[in-house]
Amino acid sequence: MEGQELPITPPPPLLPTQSNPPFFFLPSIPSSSLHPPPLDSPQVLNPEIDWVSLLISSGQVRLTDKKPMIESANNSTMAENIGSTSTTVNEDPEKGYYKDKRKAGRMKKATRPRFAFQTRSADDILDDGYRWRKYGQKAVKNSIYPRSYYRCTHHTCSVKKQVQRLSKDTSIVVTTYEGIHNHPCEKLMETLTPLLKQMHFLSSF
DNA sequence: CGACTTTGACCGGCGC
DNA sequence: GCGCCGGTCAAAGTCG
Repeated sequence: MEGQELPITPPPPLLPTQSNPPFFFLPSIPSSSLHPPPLDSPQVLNPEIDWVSLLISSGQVRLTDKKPMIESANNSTMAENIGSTSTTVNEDPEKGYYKDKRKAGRMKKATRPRFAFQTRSADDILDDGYRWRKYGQKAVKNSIYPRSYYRCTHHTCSVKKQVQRLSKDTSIVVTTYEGIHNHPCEKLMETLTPLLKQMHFLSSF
């Protein structure tokens, strides 16, 4: 884990815009909660908002192999849990995966866009509109809850996410995304498709 | 029967 | 070099 800090690519905007397809649109998130709390008080969570803090975004908190910045922000449990996740990428330079799957994920580290956030929820899995397949679960040191590993089920997409509940505050789930979806959000498309068809139909007059 | 989850084994990186 | 730990694989099991 020693080494230079990984350059963290800032995550895309959470709300879809014309220039940014809705890959990262998180449904049911009030716009008032789209900004993470100040770094010096990450433990102060607005109880009225489910989706509370986008901590590791916009460079405020960086996911690195070193001690994460958030630890200095008086929230060591989350810092440990997030910071201990190493970025291992099983990418073939051309295809995105190593052919030897056995070695996948254990090869040279590479930089990928990663970001994490907390949700206050009874469910570990938040419905972000994408379909995920669980491929592993591990007990994590200093945490009574295991960490679950998910991969996007889209055949061309290699986005992963890790989900873990905080042991200090069991109502908080930390979700870490790694990579960028290269396809639209399925649920969003499901919702939008009939609308778009109707618009297309109406515009033909 | 396909999609998905569970779970033990395996492997690489890192600290000591 | 060794042991610990995190991340992934893949066979077996489960579900709809």
